[in-house]
Amino acid sequence: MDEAPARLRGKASWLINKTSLHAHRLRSEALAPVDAHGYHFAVLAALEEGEPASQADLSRRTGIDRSDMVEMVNELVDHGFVVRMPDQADRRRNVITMTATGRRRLAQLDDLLTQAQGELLAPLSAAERKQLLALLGRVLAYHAERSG
Amino acid sequence: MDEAPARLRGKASWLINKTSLHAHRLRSEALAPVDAHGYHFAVLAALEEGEPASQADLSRRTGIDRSDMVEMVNELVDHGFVVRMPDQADRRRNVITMTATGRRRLAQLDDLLTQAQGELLAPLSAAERKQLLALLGRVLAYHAERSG
DNA sequence: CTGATGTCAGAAGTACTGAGATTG
DNA sequence: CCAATCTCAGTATTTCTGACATCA
Repeated sequence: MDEAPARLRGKASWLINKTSLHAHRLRSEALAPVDAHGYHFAVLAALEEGEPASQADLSRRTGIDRSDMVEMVNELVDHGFVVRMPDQADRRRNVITMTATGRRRLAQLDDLLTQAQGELLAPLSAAERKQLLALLGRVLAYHAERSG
Repeated sequence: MDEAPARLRGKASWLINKTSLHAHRLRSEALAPVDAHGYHFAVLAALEEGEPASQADLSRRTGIDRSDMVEMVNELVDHGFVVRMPDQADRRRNVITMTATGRRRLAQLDDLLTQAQGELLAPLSAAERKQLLALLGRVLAYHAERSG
């Protein structure tokens, strides 16, 4: 790509979108060798912090739509990373629990994603990386409060 | 959305993706009332910095695929913002030129996007916004060099 | 011959919408 | 009756791939 126009380079919306595309490409390349997807990591990470969880719980924590969560849990079940069982106390719900294999998978994916992150943020110093993550985190927290 | 898991909150890939979604939503809402799209702004901004341009030129400057550029130029032509003419010197190319209406449109979209950016980065101070844009710009410039 | 360009058709991944059935 | 959950089907959007004809 040639040098982008100045007007574009000053627009957060454009910068973030393009960066997101690079991040997505690096993430996909990092996870493809182990046949994983980014949302697998998201769901496993959410499970790690609160188990057991219903699919709706996982949706709220990850920001992934409820209707998409069905298939993601299907995939994780197929790979043996989680177990899906009906909730006896509230029979609308499924209880999702991580397996030992799932915990190892989470650690593996975390390693791979950390490595991909290193490539994405390669031009930044350690302090700058922290800064970037903190700024994005604050933007995200702000908007999470006022929308769901 | 509930509080996201710590593992996710520390992953640049996830932070950037989520932020990109918020940015996309705000951008769409800002541009919908005037029946515009983000890529309209990108193409007009690229034209502003180097006119006349071929469609392939615009693709390289904006990072938009040249197969998608066809329809975007169609839309801009339909609205009277640009003119498409065959290049007499190199008859493979189209020469794309902005109209006076197109220049006004560019200014209008810039205003709307600047406003949307204000909402997106609302929780950040002016200095922090600058910092964020600068960091993203550096990441982007780094990866632009090594891929196209 | 090669390489660039414009165009089109279609795939792939992601996010969303709307509905229905079940249960609280 | 109302609300939450799980599920499915289908839509919308964006990005990318592959192909083809044209021309330098």
